[in-house]
Amino acid sequence: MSENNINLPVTSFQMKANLPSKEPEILKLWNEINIYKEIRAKSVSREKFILHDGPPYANGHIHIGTALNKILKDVVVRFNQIDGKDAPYVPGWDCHGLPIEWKVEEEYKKKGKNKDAVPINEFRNECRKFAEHWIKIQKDEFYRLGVNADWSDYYTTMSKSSEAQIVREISKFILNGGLYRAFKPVLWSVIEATALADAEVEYYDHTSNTIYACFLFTKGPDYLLGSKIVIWTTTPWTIPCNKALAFNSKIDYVLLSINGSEKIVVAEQLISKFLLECKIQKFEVIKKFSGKEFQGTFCQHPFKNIGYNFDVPMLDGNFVNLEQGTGIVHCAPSHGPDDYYLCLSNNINASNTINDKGFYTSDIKKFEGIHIFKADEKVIEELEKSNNLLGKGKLKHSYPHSWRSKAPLVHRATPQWFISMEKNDLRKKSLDAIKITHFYPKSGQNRLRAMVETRPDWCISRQRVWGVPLPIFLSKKNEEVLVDKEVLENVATIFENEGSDSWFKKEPQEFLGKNYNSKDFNQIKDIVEVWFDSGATHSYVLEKRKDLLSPATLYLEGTDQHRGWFQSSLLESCGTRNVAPYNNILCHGYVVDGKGQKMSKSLGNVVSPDEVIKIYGADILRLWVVASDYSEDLKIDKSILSQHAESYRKIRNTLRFILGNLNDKTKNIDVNKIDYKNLSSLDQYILSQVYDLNQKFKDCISEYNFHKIYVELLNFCTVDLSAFYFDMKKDILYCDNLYSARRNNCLIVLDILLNFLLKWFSPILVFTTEEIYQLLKNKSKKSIHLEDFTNPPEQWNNSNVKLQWSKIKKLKQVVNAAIEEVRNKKIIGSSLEANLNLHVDEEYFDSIKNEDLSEIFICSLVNVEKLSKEDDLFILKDIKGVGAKVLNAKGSKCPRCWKILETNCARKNCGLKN
RNA sequence: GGGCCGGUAGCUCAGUUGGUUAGAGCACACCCUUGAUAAGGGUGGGGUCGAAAGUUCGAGUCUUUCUCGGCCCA
Repeated sequence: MSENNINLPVTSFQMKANLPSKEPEILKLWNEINIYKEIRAKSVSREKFILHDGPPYANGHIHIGTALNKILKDVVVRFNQIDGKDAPYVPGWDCHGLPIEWKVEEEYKKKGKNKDAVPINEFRNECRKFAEHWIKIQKDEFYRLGVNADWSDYYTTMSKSSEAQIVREISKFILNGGLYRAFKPVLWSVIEATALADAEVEYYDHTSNTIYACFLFTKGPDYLLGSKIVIWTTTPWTIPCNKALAFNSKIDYVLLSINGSEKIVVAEQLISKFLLECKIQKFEVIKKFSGKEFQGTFCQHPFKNIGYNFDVPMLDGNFVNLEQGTGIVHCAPSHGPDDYYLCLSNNINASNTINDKGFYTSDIKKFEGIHIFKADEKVIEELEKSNNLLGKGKLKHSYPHSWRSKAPLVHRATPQWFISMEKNDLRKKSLDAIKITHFYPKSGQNRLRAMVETRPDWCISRQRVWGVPLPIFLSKKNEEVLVDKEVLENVATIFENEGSDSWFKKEPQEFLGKNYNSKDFNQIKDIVEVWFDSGATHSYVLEKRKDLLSPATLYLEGTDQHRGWFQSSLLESCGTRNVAPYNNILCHGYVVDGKGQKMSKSLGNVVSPDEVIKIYGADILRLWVVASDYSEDLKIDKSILSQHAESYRKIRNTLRFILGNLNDKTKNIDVNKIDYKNLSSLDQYILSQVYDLNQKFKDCISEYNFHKIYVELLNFCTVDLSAFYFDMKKDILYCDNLYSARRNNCLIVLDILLNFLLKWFSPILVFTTEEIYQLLKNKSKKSIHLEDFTNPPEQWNNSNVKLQWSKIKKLKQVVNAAIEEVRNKKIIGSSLEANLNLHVDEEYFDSIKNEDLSEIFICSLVNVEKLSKEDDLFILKDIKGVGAKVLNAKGSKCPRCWKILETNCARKNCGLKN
């Protein structure tokens, strides 16, 4: 017998994947057949599954986190699509905002150009071009990941229709009274008279005046009355703007007697430093007490004698620490974010204390018209006069400066536009919406709720140029906002046709129409912050597109979006439509390095998607996504990737074995028409596993648990197929006559397995499954991704074979161990060199009485007896009722099936005649 | 500093309402095979479940504290 006569696997599916070079070819194919449109066309009447794509920011190459997000979205969409839904995927980009503005300005800077000298719409046009440039690049990068989306018809936040709708959404808040104006501190340069963003700040050393100032207790525990609390500050000029004092209830304070009669309060731990700096030698501790005692106390403003005739409350602020000062912080809500938020939550508002050049306004008595940079001395003088100055000095410290003028910055309260959380019950509506939203993982619900419960009103204005203008006109007469539906819609219509550049180009009268005179109004030039843009995508993407619906089935983003898009979308939608724009939220973790540390250039632990694709291919990156528990942070590094690449090879070889035996042909078997009863129990058992997996996967899909699907599939391939089913069936596949019934039955099972495996893997290994599908002869569709899941017949759910084969698996365990023992003594090598005597109890006997035992145990001869005594048998402690004895097979080796027999080989086509 | 989440074998992950000696797969070691062959099979080693204390007859699982890491906020 020559080898030519046995049926070895033949396939054109190569063992080595070569994904980096093969994947682009497959992308070309999908492009040629326009796979996205094909899928849409076949799904018209199906139930919709709407994943709404949160727009990434268009200002650079994608990183591993964006890749994770897009891959996961693609996997979700594909699983739902192949499971019978219509799952469109419309990608989008976030385009407005400071980071782009900043980069364009940096380019100007390099060329020695000044942004302020550039006409505003010219600058905005540069920003638009910048965003377009990166959208194009990111689109290609996402496409390379195998993400199947509507790449030819994506959305952007900067399109005319988006900008128009954003204006309409803001208009709704203007019309329902949800939008109001208030003061809030921002970083400000008084030299340039402009607000600055964090990114525009540079830190240099700066020498500040420092003072220790006193506030007299007016209300509180008896022992404090008459004494003074001491604060320390590096900005004496903010004292006239003082509205409160902050303490920390976790710090201990002391009441001191100094210079004989005076009584003051400072933090216990800071006594010595304070006394030293204020040059106080004589002191006595009268009382020590907890900061909690300050709850409800009030102090007199130190400038009472010059008209500041009011008390300021002491507030518990956890930002107060013992690093410097006295453990008490003076709060000017108009001049510091900490101060602002603490005061805000105690109903103390910021106000217009200084103008844009840095002069005190009329709100600040006795100081009006003085420049803040020259005010320290006057403040110190007044404190001395009122006997409220304990010490003064200088401090050289790191201080924010403007990146352009290099001038020191201050926090200045400026008019901003807010969406109220209370007006129209926005907070309550949002919390109610959170209650009925499903979160994966569940903890997201608590997190979002906690944030919405405590968040301040939403500040949506920015003093910037690259964004959608706030469509607001202020009456010159009374500073009232013009609330007129027609005007607002007119603005939106003009934006729809001409884009929002028109706000800066057209005469205000064109927006106001005939009913108002532009001379009576100031046109606001603020733009809306980008979170409003993206928070409103449901209104101009989900609601406007015919292929989508609102609310979406699912929003899927990283855990940082609880503060971001999950929340801005919720507020925008609840504020305008009373419901959330989503029914489900799936949230994934962050990508960290192999040790769980965040990625950073300085640590050198950054993994880029580009790099992974070049070395392994996108399918491996996709495998990494589903192999990780994405509800938590995902670890990635070289060794983790190479491990997943190993798993991929195992999967690839499992599929390759099937293809080889099928000779790359599928019969597109109708699972309801197979001759089930005539299959071997092993074949039936494998089909029962297919049935079980299919059941499990249905649940996994509805719970977005694709990780579990992957783990089950990998185990199925390695444990149940490669090491079990294939190993046992190789003899039949290779050595049986081509037309033997049992071989044909096995081929039917292999064909079915290929079919199910390709479909199950297709949302994950989008390229590899397509590679296989394309080389199949008799394939029924143009692409694997046009297929749908097959429902296995109920018949396959066969509990008898499951029970039977669970027992046989235990028998195999005993036999394998027994063979291994003999093998280690060098008595046999291959298991076919063994004859097996198996002694089993009734229970096990029933499971194998009708089976071909040499097939199951891959031995030459198997003899079964009922178990009587276990004396010289090999046994495993954990498996009772089974004993085995392995003997060296005697006789000659059949040249075809390699069994060693003393008789003729039972197979007709075998050559062995003893 | 605050809110939320997490730490189970070298790696990726399971671990039901607390209940026998904590499980898979990969990797590793050894052996077999050379008819899935830059493949395949078998066997095996490896874990104070981040640390400590507590509740309990019994804790990976519940409570507290600490520690490390992540996201957000300050």
